[in-house]
Amino acid sequence: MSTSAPANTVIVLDFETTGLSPNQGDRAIEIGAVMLEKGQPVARFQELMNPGFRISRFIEDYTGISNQMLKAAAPCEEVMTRFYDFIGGHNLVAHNASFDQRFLDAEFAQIGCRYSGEFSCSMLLSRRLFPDAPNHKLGSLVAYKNIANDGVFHRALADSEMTAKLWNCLLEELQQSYQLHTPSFKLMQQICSKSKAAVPKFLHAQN
DNA sequence: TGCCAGGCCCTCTTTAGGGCCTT
Repeated sequence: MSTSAPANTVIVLDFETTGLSPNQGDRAIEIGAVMLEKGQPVARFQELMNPGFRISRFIEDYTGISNQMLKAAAPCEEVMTRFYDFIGGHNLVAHNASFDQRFLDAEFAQIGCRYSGEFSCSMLLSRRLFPDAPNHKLGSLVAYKNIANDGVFHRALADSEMTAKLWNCLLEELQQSYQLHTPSFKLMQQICSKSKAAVPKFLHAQN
């Protein structure tokens, strides 16, 4: 973990994008994020961004974000500059974080920015801490844990809000099942680095 | 012409293959 990242504060983020791979020319079209301080949302960020080309019909249908909406949006570089200021040096959380990290890295590379926080992944943690869930898609986990939601999916702020609530469920699971009352971000990262079978023994050893 | 991501994780594995998850 970055030594400059304040404890107990994380940025839970989610990108909507033109596709799956920035290496194939895909760009971000929306970023949403919730700043959690000791589990409580204290700030939010949501902006559409214009990637400079038309998005596919599939992405329009999948996200509900239209080419018309993006035509009126600020360019990616402008939005990502504001987002860089928003995240500061905080650590970061996303569902299937490797996906969002790739786009964050690619978009920040476009504007010459480098962030100092580290990532943790709510999907990898859920696989280890909620092994009985039917699957580990964000929407399925929201239903499995009875997480309150407004029925909006595949929009950046809505998904980051649900991921933030899932993150709190994961912390609660560590508190209730393993009596770990103040799980650190570092511990969350360590859980991800363990195999599913090794996690219970590892967590019991933390006490 | 046909294909086109990448990392994690499980297993009928490790000299591999395929499903999951994100848009």
